[in-house]
Amino acid sequence: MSGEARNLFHHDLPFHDDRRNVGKSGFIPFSTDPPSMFNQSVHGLGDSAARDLNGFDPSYLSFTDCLHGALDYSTLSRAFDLSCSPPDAFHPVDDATQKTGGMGESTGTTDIPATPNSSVSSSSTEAAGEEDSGKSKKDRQPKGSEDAVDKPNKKVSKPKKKGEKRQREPRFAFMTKSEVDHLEDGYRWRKYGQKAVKNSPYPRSYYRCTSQKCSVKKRVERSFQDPSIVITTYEGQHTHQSPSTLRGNAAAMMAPSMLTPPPPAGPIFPQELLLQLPSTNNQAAATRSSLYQQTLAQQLRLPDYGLLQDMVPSFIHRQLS
DNA sequence: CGCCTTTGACCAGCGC
DNA sequence: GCGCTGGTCAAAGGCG
Repeated sequence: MSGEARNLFHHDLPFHDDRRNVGKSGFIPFSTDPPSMFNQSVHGLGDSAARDLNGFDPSYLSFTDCLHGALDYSTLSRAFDLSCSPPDAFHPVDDATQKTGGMGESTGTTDIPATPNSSVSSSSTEAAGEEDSGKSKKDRQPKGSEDAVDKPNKKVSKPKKKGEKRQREPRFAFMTKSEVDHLEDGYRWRKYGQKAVKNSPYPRSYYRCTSQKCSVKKRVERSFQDPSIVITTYEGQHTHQSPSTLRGNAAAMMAPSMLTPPPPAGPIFPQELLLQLPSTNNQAAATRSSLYQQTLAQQLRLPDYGLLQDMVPSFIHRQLS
């Protein structure tokens, strides 16, 4: 996979400039293969840039794909029907594209290409058909039961049917400027693994939502390009409410900013994550939120927040209620 | 005592 | 077919 040109939802790392304003947490949502609508308005991250993200697997869900996953297609389609038809905006990626492989190859480029690679990319959603590709792990079943039986060693080697790869949940990744690796997002996570990342001095941590029926996972790693940046990848959608969140509270925190649209429903959405960041005071949170949205709007070249708001309100409100 | 982190090992997919 | 790498498991230990 290395070579294919992939485009990340590149935002020119706005936090560099806004750092002092944003504080320690600036969110830079990105993902690969944004829908066509975004391809046209957002800087694409070149292949090398993609690799710069620690070889971060680019085959993630795009911003909108994420939404797609969390909400119903029709709603989103409508929401994004600004310049393209839904079908264009949301298309699954084929397996080949997904393979992420590029992970590791970091090549040398260390600078984020200033050249916006606007080449577009196909939208990728691992969810869709993918499967995993990259590595679809085996479909391990709940261990313990039968597995233990003949398993010499711990691992369960479950003969999984061939051809039947396990389906991967949609993934959504974004970068955060933070001093801490594991950002508080309102959900409880259990770390289940950590691996060294090739070509990066920083390890990647694997977390799983502690809620029983929730299979959401997330990977957290630090960019070796800029250690202050934490790359977080969410996989799947929470099937429950955030234990600590209270949308109401979150909304209240945003009060200071009239321009700020209400947070989307899941913590998967960076906007909400931002809202849920631990903060010393609500004002700060509100400020960061506002800044983030502003940045987002700018990145998307949206006319104004109003548009952004128009794009998300229907489902946001629905979830809030 | 329960939950979480750490960590070494295992497994599967992919490239060569 | 082999080796590499990402992802996951699960035992052991730590902490509140």
